[in-house]
Amino acid sequence: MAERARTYHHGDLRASLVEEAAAMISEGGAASVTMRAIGSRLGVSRGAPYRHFPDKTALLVAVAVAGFKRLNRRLGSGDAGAPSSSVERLRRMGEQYVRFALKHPAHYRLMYGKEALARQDQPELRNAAGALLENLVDVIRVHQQRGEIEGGDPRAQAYVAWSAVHGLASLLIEQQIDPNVDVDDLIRQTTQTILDGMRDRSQD
Amino acid sequence: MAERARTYHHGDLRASLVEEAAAMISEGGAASVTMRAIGSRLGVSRGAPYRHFPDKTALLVAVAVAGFKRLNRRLGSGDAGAPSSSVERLRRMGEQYVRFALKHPAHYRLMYGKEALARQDQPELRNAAGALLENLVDVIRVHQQRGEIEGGDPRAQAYVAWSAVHGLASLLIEQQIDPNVDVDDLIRQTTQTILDGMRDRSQD
DNA sequence: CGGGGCATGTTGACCTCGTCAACATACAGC
DNA sequence: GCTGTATGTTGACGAGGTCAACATGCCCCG
Repeated sequence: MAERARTYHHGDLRASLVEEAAAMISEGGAASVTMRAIGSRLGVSRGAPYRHFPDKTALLVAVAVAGFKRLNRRLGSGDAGAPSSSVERLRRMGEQYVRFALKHPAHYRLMYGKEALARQDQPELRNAAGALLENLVDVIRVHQQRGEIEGGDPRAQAYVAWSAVHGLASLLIEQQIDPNVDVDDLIRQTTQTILDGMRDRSQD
Repeated sequence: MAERARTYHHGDLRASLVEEAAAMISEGGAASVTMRAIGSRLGVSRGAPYRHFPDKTALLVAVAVAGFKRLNRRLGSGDAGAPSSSVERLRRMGEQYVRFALKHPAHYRLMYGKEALARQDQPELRNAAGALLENLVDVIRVHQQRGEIEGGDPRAQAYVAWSAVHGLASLLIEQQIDPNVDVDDLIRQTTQTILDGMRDRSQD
């Protein structure tokens, strides 16, 4: 809605579609996202989106990719201003991760709901998620070198940490966790447990 | 397909529907499950299922519940024959959990895909998932009492452990993890990290 | 400066699907 | 055997994804 007159008729419909779809997902869940509805909200017909995306799946993939990029940015920004001393940085990343998921549950769900997205492999999506992992691996490597966490394959450790936060986010979003539990405490305890587990382990 | 002549025309259509739906999910993913298709495979019309379930969601909930029960049984059975000494039992539960998910990816996805299932709270589903948590809490409590893992709210620890295995299962299913990584190693490392983290922590 | 062509948008149509209502049927118990 | 209800069937409707034919506007080439 911000910029216009960039291209032909509508003015960057493609970007608007992604933006609007994301908004609709947040407002009414993935089920509310309809080619017809999204077109209508943007003042175009139901067929217009097909000039920019081959099908609905492609649009949703773009939305998911945007979500990953946003999440990545969030995790990166937590970096600045934070005391990168000790493993505090890692803990902070974990917290930001879960908080992002809680703030945009439907969007987060879409990002990881491969079923809804693609039968075939979507390289763009893979890359966006991959970037997330790379960042995590980098941070872990740094802390390994400082001796703050145990050595070993940083990628494997990244997977373990990612599993923990993603699992927690997922369970929270799907309301599998007793609402009486203090979410902040749970997030803290999860990240703490993982960090402790990574700190003093020796490979079997 | 096994038993018949239990009730009226078809002979326990309800159970057959759940069974067949589960089979279809495994074969062709959730998208392939159609009221028409499932009826057709069972030799009944598209309307027949509506005599047993108010809508498609209800059917899927039943399938998900069956999945939770199956998973629960699997986790429990790992108990028998296992050296319940030390935390080996917990580690084994974690492994079994992830293995179940990998064996029935689409079914597992459905179990946790609340969006696809219900707008309103489904008590049956909640209970089935809750039973899983209860079991985990019980086991953790036992090991706490033996001093094998740290004290503290066993429920919170259960959530942490559940998050880790669910997250790992989820990432594996959605193919977010490099296929070159040894899955068995990753499972082991994940459970091990969690257990280590739970062993020697003290509340902040 | 004018026209052609492509990028973009629109509309009509078709198919699949979930679901409801009206109708049909079979089994249970009297 | 008969009636009522549980069960199954069929026709219809509306929503939604998608394609093809058609319309439109913008850019660039001459």
